[in-house]
Amino acid sequence: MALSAEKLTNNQQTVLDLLEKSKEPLKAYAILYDTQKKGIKAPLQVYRALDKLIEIGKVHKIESRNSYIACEHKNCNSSTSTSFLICETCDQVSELTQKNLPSYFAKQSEQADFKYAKHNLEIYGVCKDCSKSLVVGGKIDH
Amino acid sequence: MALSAEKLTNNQQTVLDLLEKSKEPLKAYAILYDTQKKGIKAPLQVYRALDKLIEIGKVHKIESRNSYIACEHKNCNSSTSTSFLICETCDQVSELTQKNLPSYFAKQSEQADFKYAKHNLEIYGVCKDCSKSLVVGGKIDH
DNA sequence: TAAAAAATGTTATAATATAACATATCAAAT
DNA sequence: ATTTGATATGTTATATTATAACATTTTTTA
Repeated sequence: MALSAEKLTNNQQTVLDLLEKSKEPLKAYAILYDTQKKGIKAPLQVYRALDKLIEIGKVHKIESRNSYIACEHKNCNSSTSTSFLICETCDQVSELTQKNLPSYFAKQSEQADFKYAKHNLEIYGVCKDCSKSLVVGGKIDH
Repeated sequence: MALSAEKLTNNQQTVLDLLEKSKEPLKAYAILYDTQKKGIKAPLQVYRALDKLIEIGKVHKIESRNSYIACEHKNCNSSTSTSFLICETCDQVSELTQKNLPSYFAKQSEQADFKYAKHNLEIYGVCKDCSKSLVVGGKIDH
């Protein structure tokens, strides 16, 4: 069965729904807390759902933040490489959808005699919205 | 005082020495264990030394592995951006020294109206040595 | 040498993640 | 429809990674 056609179980759907509604990445224990009413009671239930969702590409982990985000792409089945833009001001995260990154990295790796398989890229900076309010307001509002 | 001229304290030097001798990235509690004989007794002593070493660019954290590696570059004072090649076969890690990565990422980010500040890149694949032994031996020796 | 800044030592605890195992559910192929 | 094998669940316990809080000491700077 193709990954993209895979039917989710209750726990998996519960976790995915929450992540898709969220504006920001969520941490595992935040997910646990927010899904108690849906019957998820233990960390393992969250981690197992996350593992599966990551495997089928519906969710990505942001390693440097220990947090999880729903994939923005329809029918994404790339569980492998990820590229994020992380705003240091508001903590919002978006995916960098650059199709040529893998081949670029493959080329860079090759120069070090390294065979590229996949990557995780986390770019930190200031997002559009925060950049705007910074100019308008004159200072960052934390 | 310039960061590169900074003199290290005992704990900091102990942790750095260990990391520089190591062929692979080390985890914090592995560092703790290996430095007991040098007088480091508690996790906080390790984490505090690591924090400082990271701040002055002598050590980098590999986020997806929760492990730490000494910087390969002489007089590195870049505590900001990091780029690693991580071998999935032998777990060895080397730094990708590509001076134009930041400007490349800045350009990519700009297309998403995102102001690049720094990045963390973790490329997974197979290193030169493992690639070789794979061909010669016919299979991976774990 | 006094004041300020940074580092230390120590105990406790927070935050993140997995082990182990018994049970249940689902999908495919008889 | 029923066995079978794979996958998911529920649960308790525990491992792993990291920080809080606070008293003390050392180092740096003025």
